Amino acid sequence: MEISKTYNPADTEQKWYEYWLKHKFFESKPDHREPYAIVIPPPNVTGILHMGHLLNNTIQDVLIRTARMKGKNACWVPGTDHASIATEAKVVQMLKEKGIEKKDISREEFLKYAFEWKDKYGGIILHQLQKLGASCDWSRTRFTMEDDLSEAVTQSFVQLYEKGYIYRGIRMVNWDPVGKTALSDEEVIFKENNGKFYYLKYKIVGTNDYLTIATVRPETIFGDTAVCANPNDERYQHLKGKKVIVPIINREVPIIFDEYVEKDFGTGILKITPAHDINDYQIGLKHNLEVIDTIADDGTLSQACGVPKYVGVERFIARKQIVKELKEIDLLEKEEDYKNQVGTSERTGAVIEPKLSTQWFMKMEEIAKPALENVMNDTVQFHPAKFKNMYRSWMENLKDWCLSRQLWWGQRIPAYYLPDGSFVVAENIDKALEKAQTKNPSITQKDLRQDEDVLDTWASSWLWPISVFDGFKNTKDFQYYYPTSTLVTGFDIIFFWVARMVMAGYEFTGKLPFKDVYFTGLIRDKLGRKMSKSLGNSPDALRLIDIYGADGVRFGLLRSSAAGNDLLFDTDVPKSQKKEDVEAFVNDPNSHNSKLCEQGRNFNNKIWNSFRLLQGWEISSTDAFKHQKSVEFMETKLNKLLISIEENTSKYRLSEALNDLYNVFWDDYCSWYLEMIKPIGNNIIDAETYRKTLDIFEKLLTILHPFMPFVTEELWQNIKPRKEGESICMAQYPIIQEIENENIIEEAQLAFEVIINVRNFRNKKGLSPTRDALDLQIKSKNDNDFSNFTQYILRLANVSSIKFSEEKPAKAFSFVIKNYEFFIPFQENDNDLSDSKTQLLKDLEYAKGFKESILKKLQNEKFVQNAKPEVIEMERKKLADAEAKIKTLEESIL
RNA sequence: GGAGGUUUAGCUCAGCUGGUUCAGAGCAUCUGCCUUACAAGCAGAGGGUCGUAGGUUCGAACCCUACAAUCUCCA
Repeated sequence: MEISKTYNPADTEQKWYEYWLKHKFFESKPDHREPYAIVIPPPNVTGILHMGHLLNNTIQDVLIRTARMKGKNACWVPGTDHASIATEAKVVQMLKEKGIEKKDISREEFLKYAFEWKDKYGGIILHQLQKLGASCDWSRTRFTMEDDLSEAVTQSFVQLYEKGYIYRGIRMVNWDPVGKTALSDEEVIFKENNGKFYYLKYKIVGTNDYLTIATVRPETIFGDTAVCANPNDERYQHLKGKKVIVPIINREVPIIFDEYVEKDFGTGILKITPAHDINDYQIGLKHNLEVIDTIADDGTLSQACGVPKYVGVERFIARKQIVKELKEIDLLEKEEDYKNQVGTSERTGAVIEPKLSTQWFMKMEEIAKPALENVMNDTVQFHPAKFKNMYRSWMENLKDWCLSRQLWWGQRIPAYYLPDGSFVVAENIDKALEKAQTKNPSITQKDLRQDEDVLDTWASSWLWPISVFDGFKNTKDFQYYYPTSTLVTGFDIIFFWVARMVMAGYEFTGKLPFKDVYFTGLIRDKLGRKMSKSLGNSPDALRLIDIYGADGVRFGLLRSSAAGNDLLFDTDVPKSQKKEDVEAFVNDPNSHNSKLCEQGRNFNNKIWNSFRLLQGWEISSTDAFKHQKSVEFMETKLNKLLISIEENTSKYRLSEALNDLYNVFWDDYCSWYLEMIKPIGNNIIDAETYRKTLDIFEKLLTILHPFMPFVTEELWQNIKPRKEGESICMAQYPIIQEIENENIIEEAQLAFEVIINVRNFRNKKGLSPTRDALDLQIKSKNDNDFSNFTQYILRLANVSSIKFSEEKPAKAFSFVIKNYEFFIPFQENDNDLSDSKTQLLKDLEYAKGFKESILKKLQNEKFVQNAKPEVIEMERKKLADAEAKIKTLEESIL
């Protein structure tokens, strides 16, 4: 095979992905093997691949590929989430561009458009995952809105309703006036806002005095039904039983007293608007106040506000107008700048309007119990465990979950209303009719009207680990794959999703949904900011793959991301958020330079070239096995690598595992091992060394494969003839062998240190590494300690001879390793001599200090009494080594 | 206001059960090399009072307390 000097990912990635698909390597069916299942965190159908997906799915791919190669029945289920509000917004927008208004079409027509939209765009992100090399079982791709999954949602709703966990009620909810729907608490993002405190004057009835009340929301005054002071506030005692007049509408409202009001906050008097503030609502309930809802669904002031000129005016515009009017009629005392937290919709960004409305809720208390318990006792294990704290604090303070959304894109709530206004909850209209007829036998299907609202998207994704296997029908798949093995997700959706899946798991199956949860951190830009659309600071994931190859990007992300820790990605960022800067950034060819990914690409190239080296060799039919010791060294290293990878991956320390792999491959295998066995002068190598080297290389490729699937497949296919249908994907993962001779590593290490010292000397003296061969003398009684590696010292240090002698040459550079003294005879001048001596003296000083510290320990009775025997033994050995080294150093300096 | 995380080399971060596998890696920097796989490379080097102050311990980057800086979540 003719191969290029550099590895070109574009040539291989497409080819092998198609090959993998063609041979259905990623498809899984239940069988006798142990299952290993992962369900993908379903990306939104509206989404495109971003950096977070890249990291998250790379990790899943590493886990699933490793499991597959270890002989488990690996099943990675992909799919997408219908993202109710985000998708509905997109579809509404699309219709608008076509000149269609949502309100002009029926629900059925709208859904038809929505499904069309989903079919067209919803698969993009999954396709992009293929570019990354994701080994999902694509034949199992699911979608939260497809029939089976929707049935599961309906069924779970009915079940929980019958259990008394779901109820319908009037509550203060987070209203999104742009999406025109209620949101759950988790969908509200609080943002700091530079607002104003307005001091309004309310006239006290029957006097000419005014009460000054501070508010940030003067547009809600029309909904005021009381003003309130703290009962202990002396300033306002005289107002008990009095009333005040709400400005503009001149409504009389009572002055009430409640502990809730903080005396020191504002003027100590609060206006109470039960319809538009959650706390006011609570006070309203307590004091039996009237509720006047003055803001309409779209965020404009409603008829109920009672002032015709403001009806239909958007709330923030109304605020300005009202302030202006209050100024004119002299009821505005002053304004102050004020910073407060304002809730905004996660999906539309609109400022949330607390609004009283009838919604469906889920009681969380009972359902949360096993979910909390089983995470705290590690039945479901979090990695890293620090997220257990966060999880607990949330689970112990749960509020009821607002389930209903005033949208069309989603599972419609399976509640059916009878003409008398009562309702029944059932899986479908037929069952609903049966239930309705028990209430009133004369009811027909036509009399039933289904609830207009749909369910929160999370009410379908919380079933995901169950529903992708059609668990509600208790299928074979479900019995086999469930509970799944590992969930990999960002910690930012620990409440939205992870917690709820655990609840659903215990509620509907009595079992945990997954055994391990691996939380990834967030990917931030180099300035530490979250990557976001609005900042334009996220690199284009596909462009990164184009530049560095999927393997390179995978490496770059994985190498630097310990579980749960944020990752500062190193690509450039736009100068500002201004449109022109973002555009300039996108068009800059250097905007996607990443040292992280570059390292990955370089590693690919290193692997590639190490193969080119092997490939250029010719096998000798006559030569004996020349490099037994090098091979033994490398095989032992490889074995130790397997042990450390096993240890690290079992604890989900993937970046550590990859780091070890990188070091062993690059340093031990390429820099030492291959250099040792590399033929000189010709390209001829003995058959046994070659065979063993190929074997080592193949094992290294196999271990690397889960991390970097493409380059490893390409090379694996080329190191030996392979049959059609064979693949490294299905290769057996190397098994840990018993280590026979651990000493070989120490022996090699000693030789390497000698080589490094000689090279260092040469470097200092400005001698050529290739031309100026040196002599080396080792002060030692025998050459046993070096015999296995002398040939390599000669080669790699470019030494022409090694002499063992008790003698010490007259003029020589010397260095000490352990208790061996080494000399490089050399015509030194005084400077060189003192350099060499200075170093030795430094070493001596260090060794003496080291010895002292050990002596101190060993002379300390408490240490000898308390420390573990093996620790003491180790200290004794260290002492002996140090003493030997000191002796050698002293002799050397003399 | 409540909870939690983080602080180790110029930068980004590892450091797991307290002990020499303990002060590490990569990047960046410096020196020397176009050496027959690789300049996307090779051979070397320098660089840290482990945020501060106490404490526990025979022994602390690691455990405890306080403080500082910083980030996140919740209200």
